[in-house]
Amino acid sequence: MSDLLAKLNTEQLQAVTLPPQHALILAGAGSGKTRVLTTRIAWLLSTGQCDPAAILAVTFTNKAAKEMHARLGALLPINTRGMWIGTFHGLCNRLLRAHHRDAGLPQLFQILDSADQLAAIKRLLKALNVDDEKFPPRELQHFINAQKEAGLRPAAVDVWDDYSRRRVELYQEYETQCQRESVVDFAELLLRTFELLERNEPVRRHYQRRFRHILVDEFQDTNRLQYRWLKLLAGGEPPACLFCVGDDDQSIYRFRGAEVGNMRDFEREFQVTGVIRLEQNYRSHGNILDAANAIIRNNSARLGKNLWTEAGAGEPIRIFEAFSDSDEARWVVDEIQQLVRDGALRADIALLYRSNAQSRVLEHALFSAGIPYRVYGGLRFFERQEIKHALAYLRLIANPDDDTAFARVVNFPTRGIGARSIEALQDAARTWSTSLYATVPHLGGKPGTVLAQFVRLIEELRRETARLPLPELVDHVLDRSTLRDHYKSEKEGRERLENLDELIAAAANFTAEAQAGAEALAADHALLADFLAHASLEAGEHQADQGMDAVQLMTVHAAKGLEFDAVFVSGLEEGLFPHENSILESEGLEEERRLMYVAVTRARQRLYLSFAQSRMLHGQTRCNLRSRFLEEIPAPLARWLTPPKPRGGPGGGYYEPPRGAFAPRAQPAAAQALPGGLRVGQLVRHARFGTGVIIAAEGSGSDARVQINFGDAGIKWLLLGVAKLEACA
DNA sequence: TACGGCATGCTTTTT
DNA sequence: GCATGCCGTA
Repeated sequence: MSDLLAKLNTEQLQAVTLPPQHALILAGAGSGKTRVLTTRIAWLLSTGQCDPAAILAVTFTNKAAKEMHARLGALLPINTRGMWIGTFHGLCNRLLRAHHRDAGLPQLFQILDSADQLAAIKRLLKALNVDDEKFPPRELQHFINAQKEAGLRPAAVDVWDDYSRRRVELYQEYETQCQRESVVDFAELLLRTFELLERNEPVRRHYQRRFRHILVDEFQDTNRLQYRWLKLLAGGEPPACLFCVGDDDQSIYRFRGAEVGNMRDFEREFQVTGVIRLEQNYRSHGNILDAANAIIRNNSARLGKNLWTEAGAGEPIRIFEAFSDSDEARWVVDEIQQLVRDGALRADIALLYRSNAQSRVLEHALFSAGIPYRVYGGLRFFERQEIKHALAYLRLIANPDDDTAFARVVNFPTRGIGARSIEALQDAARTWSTSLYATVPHLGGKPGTVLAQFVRLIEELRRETARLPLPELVDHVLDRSTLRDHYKSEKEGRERLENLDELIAAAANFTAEAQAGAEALAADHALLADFLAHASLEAGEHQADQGMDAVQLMTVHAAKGLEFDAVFVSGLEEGLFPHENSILESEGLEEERRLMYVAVTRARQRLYLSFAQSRMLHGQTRCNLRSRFLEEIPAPLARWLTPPKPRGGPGGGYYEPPRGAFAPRAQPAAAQALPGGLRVGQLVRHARFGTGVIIAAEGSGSDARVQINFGDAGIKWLLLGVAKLEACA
């Protein structure tokens, strides 16, 4: 035990050994947050203050949950069974399965991931003949999820006009559809569990009594409902101790409903007195931390924190100005080659960007130079088309009322069931109020129809697989559904076939782990239902060749929680980073700044920041001002690899490229001065549209046009000869 | 029913 | 620039 505590600094020690009380730990980037959480649990257990079963640890990602498990396993000799460690959604799933009756759900309910949910909404709109121009499915999805996160069922949502009334009706219809199909979306997992705990006193009491210590990771990312969920669970008599760890400066998921305000509310509502700040950073050199501190200081409404390190100042931050996005990419490649020549591991180098679209140019340059790289993000295993199709068959076996799954594979591989027949089926299903699957027998009653054959196929599958072990079950379904044959005959099907085999392997893996957990298999296909839940809740690792020494490419969001020896942050331009959609409101801008803070604090030793004068974006060349975040870095911390010029100065002229390699092929159009003394990046006023920023220019003479972002009034192309533009200071 | 051609429209995305 | 989505034709 004393070894355990010996490695901690004063604040960490203080946090780990806090007496049973509510606690808020402000854990800066690289300050040993995970260590504090796991050591806290280990300390509680090894000092006999509580039993493993009294511990509930909540994380946001499966990865974090797994890591916590692994670290605890290493820390503690005793087994950690009985402890509940998982994601909010995973824990809710567990609770709802255990109390499905009380929650009003069948035991084998299915979980919809975001894509499934969207598909279900589209299907609903079609069935109800709703104009999807008026109610775009994505917006409706967002609306529904926002209501659920606010804890509001349709009856509780305010309406004020026809539109809002109709929207709530659709929310209600969606709910009805989900209930009929026995499916539950991500937000529903949380809300349903919340309501279960709130309304069912015995169940609530049981868990309130059981969980004495609730520990929350990444608390700044909790949404409103998750906060209330925690509050409810911890609110027993006597209350449980809530130990929340987070960093308000790293809250970058506001757009998804995360509420940094939860930290303040927690402090107030739970009367947390001694907030503990972990400010000593074990990751980065001083210059990097000083830059991060300087940047984040520009945000208001912070809980306040300043990172420091015992490591030296280290190297200056390197800043590079490129002519274009491709020049920037070539420079990055050049620097990477230099780093590798100097002995760096490619896997310790990260290339970060604000949005995924930026990866293409970088990938191209890396590929041309023959540098191995790995892109994070994109499709994950369980999100692949072929896997989704296979899962849909499996879902129909477990739950024939799952209309999303039905619609997905009823004609895949094609068996001559067209849109017509599906529409007729959907209409019939509506009148009968039954699932698509259950409607088929009602339809005309001809057993020979292709639809009836499809239903028979599923039924046979269910019978044939009832006693099969999960991997064989999957294998069998792949054959009988002819999915495998389909991809065998497809030109590009090789990889898909491999993925289908991988699905069998995943099933085998899952079975092995479930058996190790010795979970009783009550019903036929119970393990299948668990496997399907697992597939929805954990989309699988991002595609990546493990173990290869490759440069890591990812968005800044994806980089949160990771660290690298050398980090490149590219595209530091106004409109890109900070993103133009966030620039106009201060809340948005502050989130962008936190994103920048996250990006900077990923670096251990070396940080490169770059921007380009011109960049291809949305199919057109744009010229952006360099990011304001660069200006927020104190000059002594940085070394410009290109001569710094006044920001947004009048072109400034070109300088000689340092190594001759980056000579611009063509002058970026908008670097030239425009008629009337205007330039790209300049703030202008227009009589009708108000104030805007010039973001691009093209043409000359009487054809000269400029593109202006007027914020609320949108982005417009205006002819300089026609539009009256007034330059603002 | 299936595929090809054109128009459209774009952040970030733990679950 | 690219991917998605809708519509028209074989």
